[in-house]
Amino acid sequence: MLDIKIIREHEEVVRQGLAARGAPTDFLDAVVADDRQRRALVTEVETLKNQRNTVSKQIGVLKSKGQDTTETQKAMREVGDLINQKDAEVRDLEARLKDNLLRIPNLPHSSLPVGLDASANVVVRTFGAPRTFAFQPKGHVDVGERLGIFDFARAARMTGSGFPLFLGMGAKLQRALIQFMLDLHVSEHGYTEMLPPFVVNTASMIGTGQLPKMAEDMYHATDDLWLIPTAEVPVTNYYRDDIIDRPLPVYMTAYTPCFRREAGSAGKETRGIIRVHQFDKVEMVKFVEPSTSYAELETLLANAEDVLKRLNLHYRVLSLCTGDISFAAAKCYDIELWAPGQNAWLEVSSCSNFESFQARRANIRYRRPDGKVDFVHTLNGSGVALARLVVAILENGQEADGSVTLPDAIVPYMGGVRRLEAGGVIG
RNA sequence: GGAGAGGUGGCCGAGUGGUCUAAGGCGCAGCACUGGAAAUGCUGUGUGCUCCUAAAGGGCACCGUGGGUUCAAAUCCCACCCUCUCCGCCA
Repeated sequence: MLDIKIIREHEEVVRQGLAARGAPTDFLDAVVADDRQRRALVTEVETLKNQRNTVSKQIGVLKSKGQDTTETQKAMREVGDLINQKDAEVRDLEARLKDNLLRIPNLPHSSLPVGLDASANVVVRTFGAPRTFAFQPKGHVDVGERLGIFDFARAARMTGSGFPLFLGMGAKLQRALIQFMLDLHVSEHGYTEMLPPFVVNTASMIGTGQLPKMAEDMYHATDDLWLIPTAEVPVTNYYRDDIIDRPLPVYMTAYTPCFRREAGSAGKETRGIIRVHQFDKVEMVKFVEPSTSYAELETLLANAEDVLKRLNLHYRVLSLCTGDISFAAAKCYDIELWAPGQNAWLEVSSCSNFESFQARRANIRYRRPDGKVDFVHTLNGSGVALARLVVAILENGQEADGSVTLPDAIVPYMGGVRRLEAGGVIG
């Protein structure tokens, strides 16, 4: 959520930011008009309340002296009716104002490449090189099916398409990767591990920016609970409506499954586990002092990259352009893994600085050295998303005989297993 | 799921319709005292909105949340949420 004061005082800057994103300005137009009207109305109703408060006190004093106050009370009843009427108007206006404000995206940071779609994204750096194959590399579905580590058909029967099921060494690989990533972030990158609820309430979904705009992409359960699309939601909302009682920065990491309806992307990448309704992810979240958030974004990105470096996977880092960053982000880097079987780059991490956008929505504050409270800056990054990481491991590690050689870093977490083979393993 | 108790400022805690402008304590900050400290004393100490060119200063709202009654609500009424205790069910 943008600061209404910024909108009021620097409307042109806000308009330029939205234009750079290619975002519509109708919500902004409505907010500007409603804000002006609201302030006029508030002034009016507060004058009336002041009058009522003053006179009510006088009535109390007069009554204690035994005087009759019938006439005054009658007059105040009329003032009260007027107040109720105007208060209702203010409430309606504020509800509409808030709803529109919640639909305005964050403003892009000045360092972003300018452009309206992914073609304007800039490659910041590349790690490693694509492996050369002496044979035609297969896609992860073929590799995995031969190894017997997936069973998508039965998963579709029990649930529906897009819900992956891992079996045997496939399940173990998922578990090993989760453990490997959590250990790395906790032991070497200074994060505190959290295991949060996997469903959250509506207020939390508004806090991180999924609602109200992206309701269609979310799974909505009974009791008005939502399945989380990312651990970002519960972890960031850990401090919703709080003044953080620990010294900043605060680093948190969490493994959770993630649930996404992927509404509107039917037909895209339906085969395998590249685009699914449920996947596992280790997420990193930071709560930081505003002046440090861009430096913190760089280290957050480095923490995510470290996962891939240790797995010795070929990847590249993109700085997303003004038109391609997500709703709540001011700046965002994507990390993409090379998948030879797809002959394509796969996004496995998105590292974003939200500045005070989420903190303002979720009311997350800290105490400054001067004693004043202020909104923190929040950041998060995938560290990293699992289904696609598995795709890259399978496709990059595949051998001509159909077996898959695992990255060295994961071997201890696999109980010493170095290679996945159909019908067995080689230690 | 059932019964009961409770939710008040950074924290503890008083307050059952009218100077509540929320007592008192703790904590915190400043000052005084001191060679320095402790102890003690004094003073101050919330958030949001709004008016004002700004500052200074006014005003409004906030006692779990949302409604209602009343000239007037922390206080009365209704609904909901959460916490605790006991019972039931349960991995």
